Amino acid sequence: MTISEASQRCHVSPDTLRYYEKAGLLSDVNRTAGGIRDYTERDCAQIEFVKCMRSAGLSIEVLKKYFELFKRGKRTLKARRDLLATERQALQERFVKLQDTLKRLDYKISVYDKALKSKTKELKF
Amino acid sequence: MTISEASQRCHVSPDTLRYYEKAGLLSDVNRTAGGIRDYTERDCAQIEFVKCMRSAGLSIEVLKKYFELFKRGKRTLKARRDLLATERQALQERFVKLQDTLKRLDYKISVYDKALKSKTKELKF
DNA sequence: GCTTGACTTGGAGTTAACTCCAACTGCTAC
DNA sequence: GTAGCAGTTGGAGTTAACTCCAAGTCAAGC
Repeated sequence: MTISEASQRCHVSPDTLRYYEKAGLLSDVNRTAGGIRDYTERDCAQIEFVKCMRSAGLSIEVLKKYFELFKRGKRTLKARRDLLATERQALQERFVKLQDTLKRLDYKISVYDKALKSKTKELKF
Repeated sequence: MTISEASQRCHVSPDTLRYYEKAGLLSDVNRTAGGIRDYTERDCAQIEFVKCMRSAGLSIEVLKKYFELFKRGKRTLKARRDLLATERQALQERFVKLQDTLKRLDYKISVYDKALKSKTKELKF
């Protein structure tokens, strides 16, 4: 699979795929004889994983570290597990915070709806 | 309240407070005769609001727009409500996505825990 | 009246994560 | 064999959101 095919399939731009590879987030992408990248299904799965983690807020730096550990083989299983657990914890906190903010927004919107009905009040901000 | 007091109280750096003000996120902060900012309780509440929305991912741009509308008075109530509703919707989507990612991480960590117990397998990534 | 320390400003610098570009290479079709 | 297109590289440019800095001001204490 060429870079543009992988790009379309995973909804990640070719530039970003090359960027991720250089950053160490895509281990050892195959090349054709002519030097052109040839993505496998496994590469796509890894891209999906990276995309998912990135969208949740994990940094390039952390993912790079994860794949560095991965390359060092089975003896880094524990370290990788712990890295993921740490990130999971951080995510959990952001999740709870997001929930609070959603509630706050809901409340604020309800206040606006009341103000719009009564056509009288202005709010603090 | 001086800028450093407000800074400590709200856990936002003085530089960021000045930056927010310049960006239009803090409407009309009072000044002393000597030109020094004098924050009120209301300012602090607004800073808290901005902080909360920022941490949830609302952009400076969107908040700036919100406060611009606010300055234009009661006739923008509906527009402000709709702006908040739009942002709420986006947040909701990110929230659901985050939930999925958390589940995915939980699963991956459980796979690691199994691999660590059996001391045999390596994972795909 | 002078030092000190917190404040002011405009503007430059930083960081993360892309995104774009120019110059080059190498198949494929004609 | 050459036009055209998709791919390659290193490196420059962009964007958002701060963060830092230098040069200046002001009020308070000695």
